[in-house]
Amino acid sequence: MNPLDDPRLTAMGLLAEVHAGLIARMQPALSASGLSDIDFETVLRLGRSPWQRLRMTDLAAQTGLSTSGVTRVIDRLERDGLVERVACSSDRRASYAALTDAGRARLEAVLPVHLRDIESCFTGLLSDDELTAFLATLRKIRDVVRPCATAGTASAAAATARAGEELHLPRQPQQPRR
Amino acid sequence: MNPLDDPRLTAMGLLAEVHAGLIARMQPALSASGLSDIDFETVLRLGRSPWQRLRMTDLAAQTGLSTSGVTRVIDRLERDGLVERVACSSDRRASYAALTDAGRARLEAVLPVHLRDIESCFTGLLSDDELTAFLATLRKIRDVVRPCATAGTASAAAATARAGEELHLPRQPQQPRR
DNA sequence: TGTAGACCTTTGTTGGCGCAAATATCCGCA
DNA sequence: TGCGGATATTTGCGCCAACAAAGGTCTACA
Repeated sequence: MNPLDDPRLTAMGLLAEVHAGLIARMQPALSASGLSDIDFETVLRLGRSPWQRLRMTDLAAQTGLSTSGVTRVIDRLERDGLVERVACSSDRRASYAALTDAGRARLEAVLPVHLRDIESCFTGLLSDDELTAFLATLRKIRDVVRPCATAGTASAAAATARAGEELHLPRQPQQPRR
Repeated sequence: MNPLDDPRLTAMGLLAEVHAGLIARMQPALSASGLSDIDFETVLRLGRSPWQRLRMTDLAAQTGLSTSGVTRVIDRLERDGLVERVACSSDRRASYAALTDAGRARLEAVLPVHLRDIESCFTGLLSDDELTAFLATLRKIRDVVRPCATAGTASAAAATARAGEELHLPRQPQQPRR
Protein backbone atom coordinates (compact mmCIF):
# COMPACT_ATOMS: atom_id res chain seq x y z
CA MET A 1 0.00 0.00 0.00
CA ASN A 2 1.15 3.48 -0.81
CA PRO A 3 2.59 5.09 2.32
CA LEU A 4 1.16 8.38 1.09
CA ASP A 5 -2.32 7.04 1.79
CA ASP A 6 -1.57 6.38 5.44
CA PRO A 7 -4.74 6.87 7.48
CA ARG A 8 -2.91 9.21 9.82
CA LEU A 9 -2.33 11.61 6.95
CA THR A 10 -5.96 11.34 6.01
CA ALA A 11 -7.03 12.10 9.55
CA MET A 12 -4.78 15.12 9.74
CA GLY A 13 -5.93 16.32 6.35
CA LEU A 14 -9.53 15.96 7.31
CA LEU A 15 -9.04 18.06 10.40
CA ALA A 16 -7.27 20.76 8.42
CA GLU A 17 -9.95 20.73 5.78
CA VAL A 18 -12.72 21.10 8.33
CA HIS A 19 -10.95 23.94 10.04
CA ALA A 20 -10.26 25.79 6.80
CA GLY A 21 -13.79 25.20 5.60
CA LEU A 22 -15.33 26.55 8.77
CA ILE A 23 -13.14 29.62 8.73
CA ALA A 24 -14.15 30.29 5.16
CA ARG A 25 -17.81 30.01 6.12
CA MET A 26 -17.48 32.47 8.99
CA GLN A 27 -15.45 35.00 7.04
CA PRO A 28 -18.28 36.74 5.14
CA ALA A 29 -20.31 37.63 8.23
CA LEU A 30 -17.27 38.95 10.04
CA SER A 31 -15.89 41.01 7.21
CA ALA A 32 -19.36 42.41 6.62
CA SER A 33 -18.91 43.95 10.06
CA GLY A 34 -15.50 45.28 9.12
CA LEU A 35 -13.62 42.72 11.17
CA SER A 36 -10.96 40.41 9.90
CA ASP A 37 -10.68 36.97 11.33
CA ILE A 38 -7.94 37.89 13.73
CA ASP A 39 -9.67 41.15 14.64
CA PHE A 40 -12.69 39.18 15.71
CA GLU A 41 -10.68 36.75 17.76
CA THR A 42 -8.88 39.61 19.45
CA VAL A 43 -12.02 41.53 20.29
CA LEU A 44 -13.72 38.36 21.49
CA ARG A 45 -10.86 37.47 23.79
CA LEU A 46 -10.80 40.95 25.21
CA GLY A 47 -14.55 40.82 25.75
CA ARG A 48 -14.24 37.59 27.66
CA SER A 49 -11.44 38.77 29.92
CA PRO A 50 -11.89 40.44 33.30
CA TRP A 51 -12.35 44.16 32.85
CA GLN A 52 -12.48 43.48 29.13
CA ARG A 53 -8.77 43.99 28.89
CA LEU A 54 -5.59 42.00 28.46
CA ARG A 55 -1.90 42.75 28.46
CA MET A 56 -0.33 42.69 25.02
CA THR A 57 1.84 39.73 25.87
CA ASP A 58 -1.05 37.69 27.20
CA LEU A 59 -3.02 38.48 24.09
CA ALA A 60 -0.12 37.20 22.03
CA ALA A 61 0.01 33.99 24.03
CA GLN A 62 -3.72 33.43 23.71
CA THR A 63 -3.93 34.14 20.00
CA GLY A 64 -0.69 32.53 18.96
CA LEU A 65 0.42 35.73 17.24
CA SER A 66 3.86 37.14 17.81
CA THR A 67 4.02 40.14 20.09
CA SER A 68 4.79 42.39 17.17
CA GLY A 69 1.76 40.98 15.42
CA VAL A 70 -0.35 41.92 18.41
CA THR A 71 1.09 45.42 18.40
CA ARG A 72 -0.13 45.94 14.85
CA VAL A 73 -3.51 44.32 15.34
CA ILE A 74 -4.13 46.63 18.28
CA ASP A 75 -2.81 49.54 16.20
CA ARG A 76 -5.55 48.88 13.67
CA LEU A 77 -8.29 48.28 16.22
CA GLU A 78 -7.30 51.38 18.15
CA ARG A 79 -7.35 53.44 14.96
CA ASP A 80 -10.90 52.20 14.41
CA GLY A 81 -11.84 53.05 17.97
CA LEU A 82 -12.71 49.51 19.01
CA VAL A 83 -9.87 49.14 21.47
CA GLU A 84 -7.71 51.50 23.47
CA ARG A 85 -4.35 51.13 25.09
CA VAL A 86 -4.30 51.64 28.84
CA ALA A 87 -1.07 52.02 30.75
CA CYS A 88 -0.48 49.43 33.43
CA SER A 89 -0.16 51.15 36.77
CA SER A 90 2.04 48.52 38.37
CA ASP A 91 4.45 47.88 35.53
CA ARG A 92 5.42 50.74 33.30
CA ARG A 93 6.73 48.42 30.63
CA ALA A 94 3.34 46.87 30.08
CA SER A 95 0.12 48.17 28.60
CA TYR A 96 -3.36 46.77 28.39
CA ALA A 97 -5.48 46.49 25.31
CA ALA A 98 -8.96 47.39 26.53
CA LEU A 99 -12.21 47.02 24.66
CA THR A 100 -14.06 50.30 24.18
CA ASP A 101 -17.82 50.66 24.23
CA ALA A 102 -17.72 50.82 20.45
CA GLY A 103 -15.72 47.62 20.38
CA ARG A 104 -18.14 45.89 22.68
CA ALA A 105 -21.04 47.08 20.54
CA ARG A 106 -19.38 45.86 17.37
CA LEU A 107 -18.76 42.50 18.95
CA GLU A 108 -22.35 42.14 20.09
CA ALA A 109 -23.56 43.17 16.67
CA VAL A 110 -21.73 40.37 14.85
CA LEU A 111 -22.30 37.74 17.44
CA PRO A 112 -25.81 36.58 16.53
CA VAL A 113 -25.04 35.88 12.90
CA HIS A 114 -21.70 34.36 13.80
CA LEU A 115 -23.36 32.00 16.24
CA ARG A 116 -25.89 31.09 13.60
CA ASP A 117 -23.02 30.29 11.23
CA ILE A 118 -21.40 27.99 13.77
CA GLU A 119 -24.72 26.37 14.44
CA SER A 120 -25.51 25.73 10.79
CA CYS A 121 -22.12 24.37 9.76
CA PHE A 122 -20.88 22.69 12.88
CA THR A 123 -22.72 22.21 16.15
CA GLY A 124 -26.14 21.99 14.57
CA LEU A 125 -25.08 19.05 12.40
CA LEU A 126 -24.48 16.81 15.38
CA SER A 127 -26.61 15.13 18.00
CA ASP A 128 -26.03 16.16 21.60
CA ASP A 129 -24.12 12.99 22.31
CA GLU A 130 -22.06 13.28 19.17
CA LEU A 131 -21.14 16.86 19.93
CA THR A 132 -20.22 16.02 23.48
CA ALA A 133 -17.97 13.20 22.37
CA PHE A 134 -16.40 15.35 19.68
CA LEU A 135 -15.57 18.12 22.13
CA ALA A 136 -14.19 15.65 24.63
CA THR A 137 -11.83 14.32 21.99
CA LEU A 138 -10.78 17.80 21.00
CA ARG A 139 -10.02 18.64 24.62
CA LYS A 140 -7.95 15.53 24.93
CA ILE A 141 -5.81 16.58 21.99
CA ARG A 142 -5.72 20.20 23.08
CA ASP A 143 -4.33 19.27 26.48
CA VAL A 144 -1.41 17.61 24.75
CA VAL A 145 -0.57 20.10 22.04
CA ARG A 146 -1.28 23.28 23.96
CA PRO A 147 -0.72 22.82 27.64
CA CYS A 148 -0.52 26.56 28.39
CA ALA A 149 -2.88 28.76 26.42
CA THR A 150 -4.60 30.44 29.32
CA ALA A 151 -2.27 33.37 29.93
CA GLY A 152 -4.10 36.22 31.61
CA THR A 153 -7.31 34.30 32.25
CA ALA A 154 -8.89 33.94 35.64
CA SER A 155 -7.85 30.32 35.99
CA ALA A 156 -4.24 31.13 35.24
CA ALA A 157 -4.26 34.01 37.69
CA ALA A 158 -5.97 31.91 40.33
CA ALA A 159 -3.02 29.59 40.24
CA THR A 160 -0.80 32.30 41.66
CA ALA A 161 -3.01 34.34 43.97
CA ARG A 162 -6.62 35.18 44.65
CA ALA A 163 -7.14 36.81 41.34
CA GLY A 164 -9.28 39.51 39.84
CA GLU A 165 -9.22 41.79 42.84
CA GLU A 166 -6.37 43.86 41.55
CA LEU A 167 -5.88 44.58 37.91
CA HIS A 168 -2.13 44.29 37.86
CA LEU A 169 -1.72 40.60 38.31
CA PRO A 170 1.62 39.50 39.69
CA ARG A 171 4.02 38.00 37.22
CA GLN A 172 3.69 34.28 37.11
CA PRO A 173 6.54 31.97 36.20
CA GLN A 174 5.69 31.47 32.57
CA GLN A 175 6.44 28.12 31.09
CA PRO A 176 9.04 28.63 28.36
CA ARG A 177 7.14 29.26 25.16
CA ARG A 178 8.73 26.55 23.06
CA MET B 1 -25.15 34.42 31.32
CA ASN B 2 -22.59 36.27 29.30
CA PRO B 3 -23.31 35.70 25.61
CA LEU B 4 -19.55 35.72 25.04
CA ASP B 5 -19.35 32.40 26.84
CA ASP B 6 -21.74 30.70 24.48
CA PRO B 7 -20.81 27.03 24.13
CA ARG B 8 -20.78 27.36 20.37
CA LEU B 9 -17.94 29.85 20.59
CA THR B 10 -16.13 27.52 22.93
CA ALA B 11 -16.54 24.64 20.52
CA MET B 12 -15.27 26.68 17.61
CA GLY B 13 -12.37 27.97 19.67
CA LEU B 14 -11.44 24.51 20.75
CA LEU B 15 -11.31 23.29 17.20
CA ALA B 16 -9.16 26.23 16.16
CA GLU B 17 -6.86 25.71 19.09
CA VAL B 18 -6.38 22.04 18.32
CA HIS B 19 -5.67 22.76 14.69
CA ALA B 20 -3.16 25.48 15.47
CA GLY B 21 -1.52 23.36 18.12
CA LEU B 22 -1.11 20.40 15.82
CA ILE B 23 0.32 22.55 13.05
CA ALA B 24 2.81 23.99 15.49
CA ARG B 25 3.84 20.50 16.55
CA MET B 26 4.40 19.33 12.98
CA GLN B 27 6.31 22.44 11.92
CA PRO B 28 9.75 21.59 13.33
CA ALA B 29 10.07 18.24 11.57
CA LEU B 30 8.97 19.71 8.27
CA SER B 31 11.15 22.78 8.35
CA ALA B 32 14.09 20.58 9.37
CA SER B 33 13.60 19.08 5.92
CA GLY B 34 13.50 22.48 4.32
CA LEU B 35 9.78 22.38 3.68
CA SER B 36 7.28 24.95 4.82
CA ASP B 37 3.86 23.86 5.82
CA ILE B 38 2.33 24.66 2.48
CA ASP B 39 5.29 23.16 0.64
CA PHE B 40 4.66 19.88 2.38
CA GLU B 41 0.98 19.90 1.62
CA THR B 42 1.70 20.64 -2.01
CA VAL B 43 4.29 17.93 -2.40
CA LEU B 44 2.09 15.45 -0.58
CA ARG B 45 -0.89 16.17 -2.79
CA LEU B 46 1.23 15.80 -5.89
CA GLY B 47 2.60 12.52 -4.59
CA ARG B 48 -0.89 11.18 -4.04
CA SER B 49 -2.15 12.13 -7.47
CA PRO B 50 -2.07 9.94 -10.57
CA TRP B 51 1.27 10.33 -12.32
CA GLN B 52 2.35 12.42 -9.33
CA ARG B 53 1.16 15.53 -11.07
CA LEU B 54 -1.68 18.00 -10.92
CA ARG B 55 -2.76 21.00 -12.94
CA MET B 56 -2.10 24.32 -11.25
CA THR B 57 -5.78 25.09 -10.97
CA ASP B 58 -6.60 21.76 -9.39
CA LEU B 59 -3.80 22.24 -6.93
CA ALA B 60 -5.28 25.60 -6.01
CA ALA B 61 -8.69 24.04 -5.48
CA GLN B 62 -7.26 21.28 -3.30
CA THR B 63 -5.08 23.48 -1.16
CA GLY B 64 -7.40 26.45 -0.87
CA LEU B 65 -4.69 28.77 -2.15
CA SER B 66 -5.40 31.28 -4.88
CA THR B 67 -4.06 30.38 -8.29
CA SER B 68 -1.43 33.07 -7.98
CA GLY B 69 -0.42 31.60 -4.67
CA VAL B 70 0.05 28.24 -6.35
CA THR B 71 2.15 29.85 -9.06
CA ARG B 72 4.58 31.12 -6.46
CA VAL B 73 4.64 27.94 -4.38
CA ILE B 74 5.52 26.00 -7.51
CA ASP B 75 8.09 28.66 -8.41
CA ARG B 76 9.87 27.97 -5.13
CA LEU B 77 9.58 24.21 -5.34
CA GLU B 78 10.77 24.22 -8.92
CA ARG B 79 13.74 26.39 -7.99
CA ASP B 80 14.62 23.78 -5.36
CA GLY B 81 14.24 20.99 -7.88
CA LEU B 82 11.42 19.21 -6.07
CA VAL B 83 8.79 19.89 -8.71
CA GLU B 84 8.85 20.66 -12.41
CA ARG B 85 6.33 22.24 -14.70
CA VAL B 86 5.15 20.05 -17.54
CA ALA B 87 3.19 21.44 -20.44
CA CYS B 88 -0.21 19.91 -20.93
CA SER B 89 -0.40 18.34 -24.35
CA SER B 90 -4.12 18.73 -24.77
CA ASP B 91 -4.52 22.29 -23.49
CA ARG B 92 -1.77 24.75 -24.15
CA ARG B 93 -3.09 27.13 -21.51
CA ALA B 94 -2.57 24.61 -18.77
CA SER B 95 0.53 23.18 -17.19
CA TYR B 96 1.10 20.42 -14.71
CA ALA B 97 3.12 20.62 -11.56
CA ALA B 98 4.90 17.28 -11.46
CA LEU B 99 6.88 15.82 -8.58
CA THR B 100 10.50 15.10 -9.47
CA ASP B 101 12.48 12.16 -8.12
CA ALA B 102 14.14 14.55 -5.71
CA GLY B 103 10.73 15.75 -4.60
CA ARG B 104 9.53 12.23 -4.07
CA ALA B 105 12.66 11.42 -2.10
CA ARG B 106 12.28 14.49 0.06
CA LEU B 107 8.68 13.58 0.76
CA GLU B 108 9.55 10.03 1.74
CA ALA B 109 12.34 11.29 3.95
CA VAL B 110 10.07 13.47 6.08
CA LEU B 111 7.16 11.11 6.14
CA PRO B 112 8.23 8.75 8.95
CA VAL B 113 8.87 11.47 11.50
CA HIS B 114 5.78 13.34 10.40
CA LEU B 115 3.65 10.27 10.88
CA ARG B 116 5.17 9.77 14.28
CA ASP B 117 4.25 13.35 15.14
CA ILE B 118 0.65 12.79 14.15
CA GLU B 119 0.59 9.57 16.09
CA SER B 120 1.97 11.07 19.25
CA CYS B 121 -0.19 14.19 19.34
CA PHE B 122 -3.39 13.06 17.74
CA THR B 123 -4.32 9.59 16.59
CA GLY B 124 -2.28 7.81 19.23
CA LEU B 125 -4.15 9.60 22.02
CA LEU B 126 -7.45 7.98 21.11
CA SER B 127 -8.91 4.50 21.27
CA ASP B 128 -9.90 2.92 17.98
CA ASP B 129 -13.55 3.60 18.60
CA GLU B 130 -12.91 7.14 19.67
CA LEU B 131 -10.83 7.87 16.60
CA THR B 132 -13.42 6.32 14.33
CA ALA B 133 -16.18 8.42 15.84
CA PHE B 134 -14.05 11.55 15.68
CA LEU B 135 -13.27 11.07 12.00
CA ALA B 136 -16.90 10.33 11.21
CA THR B 137 -17.89 13.62 12.81
CA LEU B 138 -15.20 15.48 10.93
CA ARG B 139 -16.43 14.00 7.65
CA LYS B 140 -19.93 15.04 8.45
CA ILE B 141 -18.83 18.64 8.90
CA ARG B 142 -16.50 18.49 5.93
CA ASP B 143 -19.28 17.42 3.62
CA VAL B 144 -21.19 20.56 4.56
CA VAL B 145 -18.45 23.17 4.52
CA ARG B 146 -16.42 21.84 1.62
CA PRO B 147 -18.61 19.96 -0.82
CA CYS B 148 -16.08 20.08 -3.66
CA ALA B 149 -12.43 19.71 -2.71
CA THR B 150 -11.56 16.79 -4.92
CA ALA B 151 -10.56 18.60 -8.11
CA GLY B 152 -8.19 16.51 -10.17
CA THR B 153 -8.50 13.37 -8.06
CA ALA B 154 -9.43 10.01 -9.48
CA SER B 155 -12.89 10.09 -7.95
CA ALA B 156 -13.61 13.47 -9.47
CA ALA B 157 -12.39 12.32 -12.86
CA ALA B 158 -14.33 9.07 -12.58
CA ALA B 159 -17.48 11.10 -12.35
CA THR B 160 -17.04 12.30 -15.90
CA ALA B 161 -15.44 9.41 -17.76
CA ARG B 162 -13.44 6.25 -17.22
CA ALA B 163 -10.52 8.10 -15.80
CA GLY B 164 -6.80 7.71 -15.51
CA GLU B 165 -6.25 6.22 -18.92
CA GLU B 166 -5.34 9.46 -20.52
CA LEU B 167 -3.45 12.14 -18.73
CA HIS B 168 -5.31 15.08 -20.14
CA LEU B 169 -8.56 14.60 -18.35
CA PRO B 170 -11.53 16.18 -20.04
CA ARG B 171 -12.72 19.37 -18.44
CA GLN B 172 -15.42 18.65 -15.97
CA PRO B 173 -18.26 21.05 -15.26
CA GLN B 174 -16.78 22.67 -12.19
CA GLN B 175 -19.18 23.81 -9.55
CA PRO B 176 -18.91 27.61 -9.33
CA ARG B 177 -16.23 28.29 -6.78
CA ARG B 178 -18.13 30.84 -4.75
C1' DT C 1 22.86 51.45 46.18
C1' DG C 2 24.35 49.54 41.83
C1' DT C 3 24.41 46.32 38.27
C1' DA C 4 23.30 42.31 35.34
C1' DG C 5 19.87 39.92 33.24
C1' DA C 6 15.13 39.16 32.19
C1' DC C 7 11.01 41.14 30.46
C1' DC C 8 7.42 44.27 27.64
C1' DT C 9 6.51 46.68 23.74
C1' DT C 10 7.50 48.85 19.41
C1' DT C 11 9.84 49.46 14.81
C1' DG C 12 12.54 48.06 10.50
C1' DT C 13 12.93 44.38 7.34
C1' DT C 14 11.59 40.36 4.74
C1' DG C 15 8.68 36.98 2.70
C1' DG C 16 4.15 35.08 1.65
C1' DC C 17 -0.47 35.46 -0.15
C1' DG C 18 -4.86 37.48 -2.21
C1' DC C 19 -6.83 40.51 -5.65
C1' DA C 20 -7.03 42.48 -10.07
C1' DA C 21 -5.21 42.96 -14.61
C1' DA C 22 -2.79 41.09 -18.60
C1' DT C 23 -1.85 37.40 -21.91
C1' DA C 24 -2.64 33.16 -24.21
C1' DT C 25 -5.71 29.60 -25.36
C1' DC C 26 -10.01 27.01 -25.86
C1' DC C 27 -14.82 26.20 -27.32
C1' DG C 28 -19.47 26.91 -29.06
C1' DC C 29 -21.95 29.00 -32.49
C1' DA C 30 -23.19 31.61 -36.60
C1' DT D 1 -13.89 30.23 -40.93
C1' DG D 2 -14.31 33.91 -37.55
C1' DC D 3 -15.95 35.87 -33.17
C1' DG D 4 -17.22 36.36 -28.20
C1' DG D 5 -17.06 34.62 -23.81
C1' DA D 6 -14.92 31.45 -20.68
C1' DT D 7 -10.71 29.45 -18.73
C1' DA D 8 -5.40 28.81 -17.25
C1' DT D 9 -1.55 30.96 -15.79
C1' DT D 10 1.42 34.72 -14.59
C1' DT D 11 2.63 39.45 -12.85
C1' DG D 12 2.07 44.04 -10.24
C1' DC D 13 0.61 45.72 -6.04
C1' DG D 14 -0.63 46.06 -1.27
C1' DC D 15 -1.51 44.03 3.26
C1' DC D 16 -0.27 41.11 6.93
C1' DA D 17 2.65 38.59 10.08
C1' DA D 18 7.21 36.73 11.73
C1' DC D 19 11.95 37.75 12.99
C1' DA D 20 15.40 40.58 14.89
C1' DA D 21 16.98 44.59 17.13
C1' DA D 22 16.29 48.56 20.10
C1' DG D 23 14.70 51.24 24.07
C1' DG D 24 12.66 51.40 28.48
C1' DT D 25 11.62 49.03 32.87
C1' DC D 26 11.70 45.61 36.54
C1' DT D 27 13.97 42.41 39.91
C1' DA D 28 17.37 39.74 42.30
C1' DC D 29 21.50 39.89 44.32
C1' DA D 30 25.86 41.60 45.95
